[in-house]
Amino acid sequence: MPELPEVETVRRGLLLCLPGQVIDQVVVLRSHSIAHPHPDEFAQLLIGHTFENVERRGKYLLIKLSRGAGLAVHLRMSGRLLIVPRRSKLTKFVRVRIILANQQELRFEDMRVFGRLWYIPPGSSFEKIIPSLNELGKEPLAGLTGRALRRLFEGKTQAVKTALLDQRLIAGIGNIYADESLFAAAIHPQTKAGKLSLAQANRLVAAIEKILNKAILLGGASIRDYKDSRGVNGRYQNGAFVYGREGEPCHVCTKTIKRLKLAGRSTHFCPNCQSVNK
DNA sequence: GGCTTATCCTGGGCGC
DNA sequence: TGCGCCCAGGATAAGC
Repeated sequence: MPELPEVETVRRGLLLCLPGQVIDQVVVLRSHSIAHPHPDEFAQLLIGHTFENVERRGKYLLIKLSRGAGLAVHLRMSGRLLIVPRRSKLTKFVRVRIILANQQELRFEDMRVFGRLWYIPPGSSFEKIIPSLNELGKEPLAGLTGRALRRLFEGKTQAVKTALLDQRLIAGIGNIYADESLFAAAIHPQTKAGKLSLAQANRLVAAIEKILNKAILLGGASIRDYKDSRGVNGRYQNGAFVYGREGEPCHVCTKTIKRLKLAGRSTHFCPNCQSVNK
C-alpha cells in the first residue's frame, strides 16, 4: 500500500531515469485508470512531451513535462510505476504504457485498479485539474511540530488514528505508518485527537518523522503490493512493530498485539505499551 | 460542521 | 480441486 515513503521512493527512482526522455507512444489498457481527460485524449496529448522533473505532494506524484504540461499519478492501493524495457513481458495488471523514445517504457500496473492518472495541459496547473490537491494538509517531513499538530487536532473528538489518516490534516500518512507512529509514540489509537497533550503531540511528531525517514531509507514497505520503480520490494515491513502482527508478541513488552477497526480500517496496537487517553 | 459508514475493485487466503 | 465468502484499503460520497 503506497504511502508517503513508498511514493517518495518511486519519485527518487523515476528522477534517476525519466528527465530528458521523450514520450513516443501511449497505450491505455484500462480506461478507468485515466482520471483526466478522456483516455483517448490522454494518450494523444502525452505524445511528444519530454519529462522534466518528478515531485511529490502527499501521496500524489506530480511529473513535470515540457511546454508546461504535467502528468499526475496516484497509486492508491496497489499502483506501481515501473521503468522496463519496451519489449518486456506484459503482466495482466498493466493498465497504462507510456513508451519512451529510448526503447524503455514507463508502465503503470495496478492490480486493484483504484490508481489514477491525470494529464495536465499547458497553461493549466495540477491544482486546477485535481482540486483535492488544494485541500491537502501539512507535509509531515517539512518541519511539522507538536504544537502545530495540536492546532490541527484541536477540538477533534475522532480517534487520533483516524485523524492521522485524514489527508486534509497531514498529507501522506496511511494505515501502516499511522499504526507504527502511534506505537512508537506510546499513544493508544483510540485516544481522541483533540485530547492529545503537548508531550504526546511532540512524541507523535518525532515518531512520524523518524519512521517515515527510516521507511524511505529502506525503500518503503512491501506488505502487499508495493514495488519501487525498478520493481524491487521495500524492506520496512521487516521491522514493523505492530502493523500486520495481530496475535504476535510485542517486540518491547511481549504482550499480544491487538487489532481493532477504526473508521473502517484495521488498527494494530500493543494494549500494554500504548496507554489509553480518551 | 463533524464524524462514521458505504462504495469502488479485485486477488489472495481460508474453510468447506 | 473448486467454489464461495471475507478481507485488504485511499479517496470520496452519502448519511447520521
